[in-house]
Amino acid sequence: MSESKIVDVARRAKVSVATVSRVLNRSEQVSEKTKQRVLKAIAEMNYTPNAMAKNLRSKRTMTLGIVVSDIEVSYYAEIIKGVENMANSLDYKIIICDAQNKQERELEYVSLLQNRTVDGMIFVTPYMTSKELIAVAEEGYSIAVIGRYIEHESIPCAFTDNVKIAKDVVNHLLEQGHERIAFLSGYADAIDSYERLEGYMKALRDAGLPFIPDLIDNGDFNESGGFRSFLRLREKNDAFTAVFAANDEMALGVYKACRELSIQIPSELAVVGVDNIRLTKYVTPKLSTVEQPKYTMGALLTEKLIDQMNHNEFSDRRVFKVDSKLLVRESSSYAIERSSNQGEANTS
Amino acid sequence: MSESKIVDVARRAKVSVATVSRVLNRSEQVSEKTKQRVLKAIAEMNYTPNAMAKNLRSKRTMTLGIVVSDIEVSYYAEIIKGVENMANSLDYKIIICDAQNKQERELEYVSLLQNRTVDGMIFVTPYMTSKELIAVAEEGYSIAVIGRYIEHESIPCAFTDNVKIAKDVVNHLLEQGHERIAFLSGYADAIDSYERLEGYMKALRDAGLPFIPDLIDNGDFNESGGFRSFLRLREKNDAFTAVFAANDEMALGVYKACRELSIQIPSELAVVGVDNIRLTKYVTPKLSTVEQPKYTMGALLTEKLIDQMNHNEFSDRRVFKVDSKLLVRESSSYAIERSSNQGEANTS
DNA sequence: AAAGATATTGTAATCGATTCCATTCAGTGA
DNA sequence: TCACTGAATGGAATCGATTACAATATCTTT
Repeated sequence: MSESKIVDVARRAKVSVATVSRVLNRSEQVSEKTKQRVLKAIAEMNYTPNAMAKNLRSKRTMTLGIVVSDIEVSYYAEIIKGVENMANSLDYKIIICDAQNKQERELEYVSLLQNRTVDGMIFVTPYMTSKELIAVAEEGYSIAVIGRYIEHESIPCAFTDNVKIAKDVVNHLLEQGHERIAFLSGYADAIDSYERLEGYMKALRDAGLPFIPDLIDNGDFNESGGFRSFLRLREKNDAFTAVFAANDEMALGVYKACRELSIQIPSELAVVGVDNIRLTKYVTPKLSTVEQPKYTMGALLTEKLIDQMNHNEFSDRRVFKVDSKLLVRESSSYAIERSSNQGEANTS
Repeated sequence: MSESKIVDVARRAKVSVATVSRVLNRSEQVSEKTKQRVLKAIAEMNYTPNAMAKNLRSKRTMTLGIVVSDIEVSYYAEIIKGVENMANSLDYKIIICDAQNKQERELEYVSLLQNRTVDGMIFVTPYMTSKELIAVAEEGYSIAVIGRYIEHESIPCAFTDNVKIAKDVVNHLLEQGHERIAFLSGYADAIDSYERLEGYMKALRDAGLPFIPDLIDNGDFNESGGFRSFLRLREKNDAFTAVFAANDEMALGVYKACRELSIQIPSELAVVGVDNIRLTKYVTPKLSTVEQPKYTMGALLTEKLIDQMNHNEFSDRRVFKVDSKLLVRESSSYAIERSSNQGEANTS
């Protein structure tokens, strides 16, 4: 047990506690020979400073919180990885807060900030409103947001352009000859859903195609929600030839439904998702999707947040609009599907 | 900003700090009317107790650490989820420690215990030796281990019987008519690898089959390692008709190699993995594997660890040997593969 | 109504570090 | 040798809570 405290070290090295503290923190202020003496005592006693006492005095915990709506979803897992690595390299630890898909739990974690358990917090949650997030920041807490733009000078944010994502997807499907494209949205009140719907509508309008409300349904960003949503969609209007799912998980739900209904992808139905989670490359046919630099957003924003916390002033650059990239794979391209299948079967 | 401290509340409610502290912690000891007065003051000032001060005084942080070798691997993600949920329900937070597949980083996290950043730690790491883990416990720190048996009264551990897992898999393959079964191990010095190899050898011996060293190779528990390992195996001895991979990730590496070499699974080669990660159900053909109750192990052990920390005595039950279950799917059963494929194509 | 028991409240020490301010020490120039 | 300067060191307050102990108020009981 690391029982020894700073006074024990001081006693052993025959110096005051102040001196021990100095060699630990600002060793340039102490003479070489006492410094060696103290270091020796520290080593002999196997002393490590008590982090709790340190925190109390310095008013910092060197810990960050990250709130995600479900750790198991690999979209979040990759962001966490980015956050964790950057945080560690800057000597911070991270506490993960899993809202477990329950909207109300997201805000609960703000208490970690209030009682000083963490120095700052990163929110990766589609449900909390901008207003709620801004309110937290205005109480004086350091927060950052991944996944959307926030109109507030003290909140760093990183996000991709959801409207562009949706337009890219829809344009791609139009190019493939699809004219009746269904949109499988996430929760209706999630910001991502809203913006992607907007892009979907814009792209249709630009192409001179009508907007048909029956071609839209709301899932819940999960596979099972996508499954149910797709079935509802078919009941309302089964004339569509392509589905744009607001994320990959829901697209997988569509896959499942198609398997049960014996609908061939992509020959009978094209499917495109968003996020480029790992699974997309393993399913058959491989799922077309949109890549977002998840790891990078996590790392970038963590660096920014820590920087801002430590300098206590808002940096010039706080808004990071990162690039997304459409990845056309087998699920939305009949040509690709056929040649690729052959390739996989015959290449040695 | 939650600037107010306990003295401010005391002043406002016209009581002493001790009284305020009492209504916060042991409210039965204070009269109803002063209690109400204090509560009112707390609410009016929006006071929250400073966790750092609390920690220092109580010598507890209500935080647990969990060390895994890679958060992105879904095997760990599910364990984390179990740990996190149980921890939260007992008012603990968890700090995740990602060793990022670097063996030397695992032990570094022990410093979190030494400096009292966490009250206890859960290790889910195949690389650290039992000796190292026991040494940590004997310094007086609370730890628990998932994934293997530890011979030490103060360390709760949960694990599946690796020997049994391997025997189940090999017996299953023998039943399918395979006689030359390759074993794709993980890191040679990981405990899991060692135990599974043992089970593999035992099952062969029991069946009266020879043990052929050329049918064994070491991967690294990752997909890419499985890929390379499989190619090496083929160079050494390509007469095998089945592969038992020490985990699913490596089995996926085998899939990849087979695709490149145009080897049909399962007709030309049967493949079985271990862990039942989510991906196994999405690949074609679906991967046979062994289910381990990951979430349950995480939750169970967390509960045990916290209980032990708080009662400061070792509980009667600290060793949890949980059941594993062989899941035969398409990759190791030609019959199942054919009917299942037909099923997927035709069922409505 | 007094004495003793019990319930309520307050004072002050404590947790283990950091750091301001004061003091001591060594070195320099006159 | 003395006064002065800057460097090195020490003493003690401080961070914000909890809690042992002491003091006071309230309630029983006779």
